[in-house]
Amino acid sequence: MNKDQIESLIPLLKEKNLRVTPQRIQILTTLIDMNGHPTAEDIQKRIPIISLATIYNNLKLFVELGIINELPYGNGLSRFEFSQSNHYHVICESCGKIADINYPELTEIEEMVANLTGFSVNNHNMEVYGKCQECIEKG
Amino acid sequence: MNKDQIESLIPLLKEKNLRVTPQRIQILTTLIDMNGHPTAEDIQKRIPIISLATIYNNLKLFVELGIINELPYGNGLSRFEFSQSNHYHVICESCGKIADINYPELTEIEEMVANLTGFSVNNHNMEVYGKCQECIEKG
DNA sequence: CTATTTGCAAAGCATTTGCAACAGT
DNA sequence: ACTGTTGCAAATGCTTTGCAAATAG
Repeated sequence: MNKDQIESLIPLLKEKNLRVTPQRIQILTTLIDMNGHPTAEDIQKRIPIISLATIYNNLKLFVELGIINELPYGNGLSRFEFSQSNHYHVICESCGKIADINYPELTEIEEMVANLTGFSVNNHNMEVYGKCQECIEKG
Repeated sequence: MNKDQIESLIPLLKEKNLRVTPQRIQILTTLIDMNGHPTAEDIQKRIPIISLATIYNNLKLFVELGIINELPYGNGLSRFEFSQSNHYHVICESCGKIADINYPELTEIEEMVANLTGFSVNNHNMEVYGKCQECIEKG
């Protein structure tokens, strides 16, 4: 995801009678600039002009629109990333940082689970837990 | 995990100067009786004599002792289960219910991720998302 | 007898909401 | 103009904590 691609999201907003406000553009741009998995607070530190309520409300909106994903793992703070398929996450148990893993998707498990449990299956996630290099160095 | 096995946990408590109170026994027994993945509130509905604070405090304690696991997925409510390895979860996106999946553990991914990311890896989880039979029937 | 535990009420923290002022389109 | 959006302050909902009274060992 890069800055030009934000423009491709504008029609999506207009289609639903949602407005293209400077706050929305800044939140998406900041998400790109931080190119990781920031919390709502992380984003607000970068753009303190925008109220936390607006950041939360818009993150929630973007999740509903499918533009971004919410990652509720860890210590009660959600983290956000642009939607993309085919990747899993490693989570640092010390600092909560999340990194992407490129690993071939385990597609076969979904059908397996549907047969085994009677659930209708939509998707799946995997998270690997450990300690990031920074936290290892800090002890 | 069955009721007799609760007794095997008692020495673990005594070892750490923790007391075997009726509340602790009842919370563990209730977790067994519900044999699923209840929330703190679910447990309290079954044993309303015990205060929610005590339930939360003891669940937290049991997690620290490694007796149970906390499953923080979904909408801000944690669910709890007895510790056991080699299983993943299916989660109903409508009602939040969690069920176990028996699926061979994907051990190889942990080493892969350690090499790929520089994290020291401790463990991993997988959750499959969908709709449970009950919720499918309800529409 | 002594240190731990209970349970109430209050605090904490991330997130959401009500509402009046504001701003896209 | 019309309707969606912002942002403050207050509310919410889950979880934790302070502290006095109760209790396990």
